[in-house]
Amino acid sequence: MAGVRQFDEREALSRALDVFTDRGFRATSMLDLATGTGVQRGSLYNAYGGKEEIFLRAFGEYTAGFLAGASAALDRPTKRAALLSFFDYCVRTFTAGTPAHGCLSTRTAIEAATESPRAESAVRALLDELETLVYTKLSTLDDGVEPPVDLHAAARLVVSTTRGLAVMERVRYEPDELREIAETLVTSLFGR
Amino acid sequence: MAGVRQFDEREALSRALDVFTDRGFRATSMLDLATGTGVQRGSLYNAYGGKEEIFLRAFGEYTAGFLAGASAALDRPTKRAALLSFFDYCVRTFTAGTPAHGCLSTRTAIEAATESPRAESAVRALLDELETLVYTKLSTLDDGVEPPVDLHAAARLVVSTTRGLAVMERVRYEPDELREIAETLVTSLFGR
DNA sequence: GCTATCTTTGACAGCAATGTCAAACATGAC
DNA sequence: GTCATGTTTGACATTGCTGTCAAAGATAGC
Repeated sequence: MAGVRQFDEREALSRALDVFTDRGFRATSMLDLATGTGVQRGSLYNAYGGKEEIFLRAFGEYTAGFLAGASAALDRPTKRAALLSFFDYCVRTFTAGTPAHGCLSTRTAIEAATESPRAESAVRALLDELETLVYTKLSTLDDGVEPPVDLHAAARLVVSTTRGLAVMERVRYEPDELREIAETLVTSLFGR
Repeated sequence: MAGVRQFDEREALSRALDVFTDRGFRATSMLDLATGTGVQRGSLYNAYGGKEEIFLRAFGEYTAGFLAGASAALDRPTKRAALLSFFDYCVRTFTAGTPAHGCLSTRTAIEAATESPRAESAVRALLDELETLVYTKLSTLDDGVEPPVDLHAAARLVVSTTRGLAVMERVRYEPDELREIAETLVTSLFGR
């Protein structure tokens, strides 16, 4: 097999993810990706076809990392503690960077959904997996605290709330305010 | 005063709002606005300066309309009924159109926040007013049902949840699913 | 009617991005 | 070392949009 790729794909996709995280799907151009990865535009076209494909690959890594982090955060002895830790993880994730870069999946849901069905599906898949993850963790924790609603519904509401927080963050709600909103939800679901 | 504007400003801004609602802030070009309003690009530049200014004016009308609708929807005899009606109004609002156009303020928060501080402030102002509206209505309703959290916090969580629903809608959650998420929240806050 | 004033119109130059391609290049297989 | 194969590179044509402007047009006040 001669004629071999000259750049490190893992490295390049990781850098590409940084660019997308920073600028969002729509605002990043192939030139941005070329600059960010150190790979020429033509090479990127040759290797991946275009922006959407690069995004989907980079987003795959994002998904894996986010779910792993969320899972770790949920590892707490009570439902309340697990959810507070989970929300704290979310808030820290999307207020990282200066200026804060926001939540990539939420930005993608809004920006890319209409113009890229594949990106839409990728985000939807992430949310579905996240809901399953939250539900599984909650149903595992037997701390005697029962919510006033079905646990599946509670998990979905939790996921939905992460999206709400991501939007609020974009209009200058502070991290502490976001955590407070989350705590309000957790208290409503599982008490104090 | 000679040299007078040839087009109906109210009509034009209303049409412009339709365009923004349909395509979102970022994706609408001045040409889109010219086509949508029937006013030439040059005239729009002359009258308003550019896209941001047109958006802000159109968004003002959106804000007024949305708050009026929300207020009407909240006019129910119990907290639970008021909130369910409110969320139903939200869901109907942003699943309108074919294909559904989503929630303009949420799309703007994500799309425009970084590139237009004024748009960001406009969205933030809308959310603040909405929170006040919800809080006021809830605190007025004396149906004997008390939430397990502070009412101000509850109102903010409600507003945040509308944002969450708006994001979920973008990745193909159906109207009924969105209403179900909302109901889960309402039940958590005020019981069945 | 005339005029001053503002608006409308179509055209223009500029910019940023896209997607493609031929030529130059690197490398594994033999 | 040669070759076949896929990659890299810089250039190119194209597109869509922006912002501006001079000339033409409309209208209120006189």
